[in-house]
Amino acid sequence: MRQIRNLLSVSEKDPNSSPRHPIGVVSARTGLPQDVIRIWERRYKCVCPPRGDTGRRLYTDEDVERLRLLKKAVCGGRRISDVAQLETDTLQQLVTEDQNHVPVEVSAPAPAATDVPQAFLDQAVEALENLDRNRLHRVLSDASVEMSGPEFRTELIVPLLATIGRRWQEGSLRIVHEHLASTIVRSFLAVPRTFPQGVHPPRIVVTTPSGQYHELGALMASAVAEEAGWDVVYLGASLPAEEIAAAVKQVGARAVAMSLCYRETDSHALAELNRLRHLLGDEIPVFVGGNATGCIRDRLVEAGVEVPSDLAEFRLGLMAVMSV
Amino acid sequence: MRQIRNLLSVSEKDPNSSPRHPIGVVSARTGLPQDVIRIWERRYKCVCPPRGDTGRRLYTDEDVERLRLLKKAVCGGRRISDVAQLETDTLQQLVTEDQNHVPVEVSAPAPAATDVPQAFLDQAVEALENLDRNRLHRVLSDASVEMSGPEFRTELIVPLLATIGRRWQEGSLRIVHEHLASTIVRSFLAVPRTFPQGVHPPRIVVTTPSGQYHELGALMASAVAEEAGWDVVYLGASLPAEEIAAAVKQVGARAVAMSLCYRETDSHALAELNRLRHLLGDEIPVFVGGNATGCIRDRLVEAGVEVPSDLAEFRLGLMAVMSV
DNA sequence: GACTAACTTTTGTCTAGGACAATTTTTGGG
DNA sequence: CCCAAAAATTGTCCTAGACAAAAGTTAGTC
Repeated sequence: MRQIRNLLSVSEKDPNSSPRHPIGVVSARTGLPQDVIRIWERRYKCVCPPRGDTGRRLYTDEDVERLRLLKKAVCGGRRISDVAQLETDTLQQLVTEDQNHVPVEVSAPAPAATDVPQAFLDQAVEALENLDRNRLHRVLSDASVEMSGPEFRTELIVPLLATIGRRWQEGSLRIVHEHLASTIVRSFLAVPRTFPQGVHPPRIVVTTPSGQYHELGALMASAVAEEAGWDVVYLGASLPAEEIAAAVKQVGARAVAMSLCYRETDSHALAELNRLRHLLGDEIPVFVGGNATGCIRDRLVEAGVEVPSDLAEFRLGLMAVMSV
Repeated sequence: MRQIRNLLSVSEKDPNSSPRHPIGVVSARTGLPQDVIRIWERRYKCVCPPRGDTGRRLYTDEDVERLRLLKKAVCGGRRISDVAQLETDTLQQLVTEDQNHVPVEVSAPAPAATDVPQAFLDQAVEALENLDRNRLHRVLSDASVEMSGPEFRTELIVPLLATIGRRWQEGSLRIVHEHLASTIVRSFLAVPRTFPQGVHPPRIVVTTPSGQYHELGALMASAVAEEAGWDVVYLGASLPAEEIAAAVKQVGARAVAMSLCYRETDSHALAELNRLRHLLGDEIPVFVGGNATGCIRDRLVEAGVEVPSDLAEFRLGLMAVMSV
């Protein structure tokens, strides 16, 4: 109760001054460890929040925003010492620019292709922008009827997810959009396909490592794997290595696919992948894709996982495994 | 690269001794802040890991497990000072016992009801235990045909989710099971229902607060809300207050439902709910349910959200809002 | 006896600055 | 030009103490 009163007090009592947050909240909101926030202040003076009565740092929303930008800049490959002192505006520009130069993973949608998928894509994006769940579902549903299965997956679902990912990074779509899209797209991929009697396609487990909460990449991998004729077991996001290994064993999967988003948790994700590699033995290939892989490609390869550079390569990798 | 070698070194070089982890890894695996791990050691000596050459703590897997148990005990309402010194075995017993005494939120499945739902339920649980995605999907699909809509949701989906939740807490189901079930159940709830022309049922946004990753409760809420005639916009887990508020505004929702699992992040979740309350204005009721609500009921109420004590009460609350 | 206010204990968060591990970049030699 | 050693950069971990927040207790009042 005291806590609540306290948390609200600033904005209630003094709506003019921006609310001030302790370092714990800032850490939670930015995803930066508290230590890092302090050391950045000590070394680079990138944000110097005023202190409360007892010497505690009190951050404004602007500080939080600035730290978010700094984090993005660092994730984008900049050095903290280079960007720490920049004006927030400059920083914003820099980050936006960096993100627009990230190579998009998807095989670029053929420029002058048939317009049918594009039309559905546009409609789907528009429905998503309006958070119109029913319309989005209807568009996808119509498309899945009108288009062939492979076309539906590679020409609509994959580009749709890629678009969402790009626009989310740009900031022109919010997290809700991503969540809603994940939910709906999931439901289209979750329907098990019926295989002709006697045919037992190889199974693949698709998920993301513990700590990685974004599903877009994993959903794309699912679509591609289905497309390549695999029986996909999609397990959602953020699973510890042990869980993945247990699932692989239990369902008799012949491969694993995972997606890494951002470099945020490089070392954690790497450690998880190493553990997974260890737990699985040498039989089961692990495919890793996503935004984050570029910068740590070498280390991933060294860890013994496959790192296809785009979805087409992923598809080839799958087919190679399948034919063994 | 050095990092990788280092991370693997122990288990590679010396497979006999259990691998030893730095405090960061332990924090990530247990979800306890580093500060808390250290202060528990300093004050209560609950785990006293040996130190490396440079004085750094190195934890074994057993230490991690013990800390997990301690955390569970504390979440269950025990005081750390009371349990810190217990033997690990005793601790395990205590935790299991505590969890079995948690009031199950669901209106207990009528003991001697018709056996049809029970049969489906058993089949579904069995399919889930085997991680047999296709069979689980088939069972639910069959059930949705054979049973009426309301029956399907309240007699099968809700008890199924409740069972999974209970067994997950007990430890007899793993996280993968929970993930797989969420994925599949989601796909059944995601299909938008068609309403008779001219009828515009009120919308409700269902999700969990940022930091709360378990979907089971939110899925149950979805089922109940659909059942009560609402148009459900399900947004998955872990959304910040701002996102939820934006979604509510954009889709014109008349209510919000969220689920809290565990007390892990009490204060964070509370703060989020307060922010949400603030952002939404006074028009939109917010329903909060789940395991975690018991202990902080008063503070939740004070924060201005509705806290139905079970799903039946939630249903009543929805109907009250609807008829306004 | 019930209710509230004030005090006490328990628990977790935050601070400081220094040590050092992990990673990247620079420098120098073959 | 390439490889290895050295240097710079960056993040993690350490101690110990102060104090904020929450839970529990006691005392005082109606």
